[in-house]
Amino acid sequence: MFITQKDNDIVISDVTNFNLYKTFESGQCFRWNMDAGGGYIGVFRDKVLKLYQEDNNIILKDTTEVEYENIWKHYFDLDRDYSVVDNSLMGLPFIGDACAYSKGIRILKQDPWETLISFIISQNNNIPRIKLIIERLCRRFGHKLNVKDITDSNDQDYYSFPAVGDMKDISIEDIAELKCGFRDKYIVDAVSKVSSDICMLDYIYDMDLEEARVKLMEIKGVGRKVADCTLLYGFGRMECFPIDVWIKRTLDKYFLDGFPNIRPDFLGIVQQYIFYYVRSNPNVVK
DNA sequence: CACCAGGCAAGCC
DNA sequence: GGCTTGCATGGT
Repeated sequence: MFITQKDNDIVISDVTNFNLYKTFESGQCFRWNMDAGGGYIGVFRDKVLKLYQEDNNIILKDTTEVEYENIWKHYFDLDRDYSVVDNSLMGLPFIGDACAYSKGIRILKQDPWETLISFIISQNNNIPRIKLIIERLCRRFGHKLNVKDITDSNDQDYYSFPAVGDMKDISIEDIAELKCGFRDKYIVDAVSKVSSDICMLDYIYDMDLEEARVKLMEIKGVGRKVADCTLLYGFGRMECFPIDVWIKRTLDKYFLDGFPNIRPDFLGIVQQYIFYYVRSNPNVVK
């Protein structure tokens, strides 16, 4: 893998284990959308990025090498060698199949606050509506972002995910406008708890896993599953293995005699491989 | 084909 | 058991 600047773009060449489609459609993120050309446009912090893939090359439009080094390399987890993970999984019953199918997914290093709110919204919900609610949240409470010359999206506005401070004065009525249903009070509680202790999320980095879970689960609407998703996708805690209905069906059908011993820091990736595999092939767990 | 009705969805309280 | 909303499904 090597990086070059070509005109205004950054090209990641000969990258292995990186499939844009699988990464963005594996259910870990909600703010990346495919454009007409098969590329993706999305927002991370205050950056709007358009990128696309040609075989083993990923092209990041209108990006500098400094931005790549400071932001995107980390966001796409490009310092990790996923082939080491894959090699350790191939040959395992079921997990090997999931790995072969899902190979190319990378765990995104997302913003902790955005991840927390997003997965509160995700509970008992479906992906198109989750994305809709988050988009409304960003348009209502985020701020409009500068977009430099993103082709065929000139009439489209992009908004940041609102920071805690952007939401600190919201009422339940404000959130109800997002039409997120019974989850409105959960969002209000998350804003209340995090804004009253603005370092709350920072402390979590230094906690052991169970302590971090308990801390997040103090927030209404955050149970074990939402906490684990927040820790995995938002805090990079790769040892988390969120168990949703799909993973549970898999465990109940294929792992009644127990789950194999897997390196703890590979568990988050294994979960993502299995999730994408069974969501894409529901018959496997029926 | 529309269109409609009722089921159901990345959990949690 | 109940919860908001709207997608996806299957029936007409």
